[in-house]
Amino acid sequence: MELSKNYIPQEVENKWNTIWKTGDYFKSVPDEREPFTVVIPPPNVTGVLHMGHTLNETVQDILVRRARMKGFNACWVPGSDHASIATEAKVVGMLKEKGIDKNRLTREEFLKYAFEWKEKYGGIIYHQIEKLGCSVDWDRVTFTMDKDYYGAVIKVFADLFNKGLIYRGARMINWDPVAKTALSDEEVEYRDEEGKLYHIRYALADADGNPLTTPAGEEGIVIATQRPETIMGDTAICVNPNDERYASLKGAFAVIPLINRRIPIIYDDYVDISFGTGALKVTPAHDINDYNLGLKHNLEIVDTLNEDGTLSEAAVIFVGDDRFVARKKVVTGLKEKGLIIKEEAYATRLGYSQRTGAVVEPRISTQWFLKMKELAAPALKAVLEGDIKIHPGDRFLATYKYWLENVKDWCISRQLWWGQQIPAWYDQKGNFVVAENETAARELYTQQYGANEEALRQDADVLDTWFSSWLWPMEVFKGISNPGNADIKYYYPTSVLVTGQDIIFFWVARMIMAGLEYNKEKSLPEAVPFKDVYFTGMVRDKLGRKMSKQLGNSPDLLQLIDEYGADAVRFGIMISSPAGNDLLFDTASLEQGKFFNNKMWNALKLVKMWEEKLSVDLPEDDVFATDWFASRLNEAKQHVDKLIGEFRLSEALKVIYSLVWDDFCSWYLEWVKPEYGQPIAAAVYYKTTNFFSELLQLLHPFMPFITEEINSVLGNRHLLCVKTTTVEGLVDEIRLSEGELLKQVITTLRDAKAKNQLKPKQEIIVFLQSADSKGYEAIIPVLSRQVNATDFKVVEEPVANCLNIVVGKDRLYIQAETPVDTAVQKEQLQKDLVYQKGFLESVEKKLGNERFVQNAKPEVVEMERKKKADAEAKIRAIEETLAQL
RNA sequence: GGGAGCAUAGCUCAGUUGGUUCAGAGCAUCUGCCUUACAAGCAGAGGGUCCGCGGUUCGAGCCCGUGUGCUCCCA
Repeated sequence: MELSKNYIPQEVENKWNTIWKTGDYFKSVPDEREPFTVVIPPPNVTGVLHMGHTLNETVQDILVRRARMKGFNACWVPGSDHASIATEAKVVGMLKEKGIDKNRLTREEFLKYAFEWKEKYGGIIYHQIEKLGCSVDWDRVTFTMDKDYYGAVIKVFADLFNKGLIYRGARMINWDPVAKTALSDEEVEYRDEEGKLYHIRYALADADGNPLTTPAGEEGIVIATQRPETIMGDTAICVNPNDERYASLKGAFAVIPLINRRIPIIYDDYVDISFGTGALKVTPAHDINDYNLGLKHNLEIVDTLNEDGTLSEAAVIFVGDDRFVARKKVVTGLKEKGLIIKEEAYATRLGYSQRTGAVVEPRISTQWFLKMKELAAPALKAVLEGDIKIHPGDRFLATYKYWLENVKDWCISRQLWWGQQIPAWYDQKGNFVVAENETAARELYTQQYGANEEALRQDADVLDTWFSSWLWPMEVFKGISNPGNADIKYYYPTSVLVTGQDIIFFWVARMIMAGLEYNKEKSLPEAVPFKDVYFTGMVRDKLGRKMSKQLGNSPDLLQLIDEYGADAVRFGIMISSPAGNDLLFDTASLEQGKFFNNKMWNALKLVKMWEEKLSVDLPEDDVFATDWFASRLNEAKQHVDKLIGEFRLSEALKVIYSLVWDDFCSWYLEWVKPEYGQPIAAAVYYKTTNFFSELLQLLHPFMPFITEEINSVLGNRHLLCVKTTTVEGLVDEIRLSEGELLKQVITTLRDAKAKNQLKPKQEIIVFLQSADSKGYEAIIPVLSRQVNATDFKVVEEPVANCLNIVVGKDRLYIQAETPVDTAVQKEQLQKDLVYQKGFLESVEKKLGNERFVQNAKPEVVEMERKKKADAEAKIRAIEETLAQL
């Protein structure tokens, strides 16, 4: 077969994707093997994979492929979630472009459009997952709006309601005026902003409406606010009872400017005397603290906002204006009347909707809530007691703990259509029942209210998307909709969850709650949804900025795969991704991956060339190289196994990279490479292809395509993706240290040649003067070839007219035809000498310290003694050589 | 305001029980090579008060305290 000059990933990757898929290699069904289960953190169905996903999916694939190769029944479930707010916004936008107004559609019509949209764009992420090489079980694709899944969410809602954990009530919630829905606390992102604090004067009046002045003789009372447009919603002015400035205003009233509505002055030590003017306007409908104050003092609630963020009739003025427009108009109006006393810059924090980017408004609203306290306690316990282990380390433990200990009730209803419709049915009086379906609801209603149920209508709202995805590890195996089935029994608990640290509350904590709530009959280790959680860092651009659509700094995954190949993308993102740390994404690392591909491809070409000139008769007369590499390989395999077990994937990849490039390609292949045109001993050849195959097995989880391809070209019948491997193997320490010595001597001799203007190919004779020349015996044949030595002799005395070199304690003499330049050698040797003497000094100082000799472990002291002896020997060798020059 | 993390070569980062000179890798830089596996390469080289200060210890890049500078999470 003719192999291309360089590796071309595109067709290779497509080929293997097809083979893997048609061969059903990643399909998993329960059997007698131990399972290794991973559920994908479901990306948004209409989104695309960004670099954060790419990192996540790559990590998961590495773990899954590795487990599969270790003999586990590996099952990786793919899927996506319906992302209610984001998707609904997109669908509404799409309809708008077509000239269709959502409000004129029925719910059913809208959902039809939404499902069409999902069908059209939902495939993109699956295509990307496949292109990336993810070994998922495509028969298990799950979507959070699938029929069974939908039913499971409804079932859980009804169940939690019946358990008294879900309730309905009017509360201050976060309102997204663009999506026109409530949000949970977690869906609001706060940003520091430069705001303005307006000092506004309200007139004062007594109970009869007569004007009043403050004790200081001022007309009216001055409050400070950042949101002048909310004054129309004020229902009180609150001052601190200990504030002497306002002590005489008991029973008095303030008059809201512009609309002239009278509101009471109330007293509460909640108000900070030193802040602003010490007088606080109270707007219970639009501020959480004011709301609580309002509850305490029985204040009226005046809601001046419509659901789209415009002012409502209750505001009296500027009705229909957006709140930010109204703010300007209110300020202008107040200025005209001279009621703005002061404007000052003020640093504040504004909440934004995570999904639409709109400024979130605090608003009183009737919503559904899930009580969190009871669910949080076991979820905390599971992590604290180690039934779920968080990686890396316990870095996120404190965060997790804090959230669970301070968790507030979860607002789970959303004023949207795209999602699971809340299974509550109301009569005209507002009585309601919760049941899994309408029929059951009607029965229940009759039972409870004994009345006719014809006028029941279902709650129009849907549930938060996270209220569906928190069931993910169970319901992908139908654990809720069909409890106790064979799959859930076999695959649950899942093995490891890989996800970004940014959704620790949204998702991870809640999945743990759900898992524990619905596996109560099991012991804790069997009830948890996963045994390990691996948090990846955030992917940033090379300037350290978070990747975002706004900045446009997130590269297109398919384009990257096109340019570099999926293996190179996987390599690039993994090599720069230490566990849990953020990583700066730079295509330079993808390039490194591409070069790595090419390196292996060329090694393959070399080995295939040898195959054409095999000599069965030729004995393997020098077993050093093959023995050494066998040990080196086994050593690395064990190292990699340990690292992956500790989730240190980046380090594991580095070990493999260096093993392949340096040890295998740069050293081993050169050591066994026959002279140009000469045949290779068959024994060496087969050992080499075996080594190569084992390297590919080791690397396969990280770079599945090229390894599969090379494995196949090497003539292996088995597919790597389902090849089972072990890490057992002999590690011969002596061979390993001989190998290190060999590398060191080769490098030193090459360097000496280069520094002395000897061409690398120039033939030389090498003499060795060493106290331990036996240590060289095994490596002499390889060494001689690598430095082009026609002869290698052991001597007892210095040899004249040679290049003089010191390697460790040993002296080497190079005899060549070119005259020697002693100055160069002297310079090098002097440098070494200074270094060695400095070293010796530090060792001697240590050994001269009595407390060191007394306190340090004996083996450490022994080591220092050896270092001293070594250094002395080295210095002696250098000095003798210098003396001779 | 509360909490967490980071600071090591020009850049991005490794460095897990404190003990070989431990100061490393990749990229970048410099030198020499188009040597039939690979110029997407080969052979070499240079480069660092391990953020400042203090402490523990015979011994600190590593442990403790503190200061500074970044990043993130929560109020």
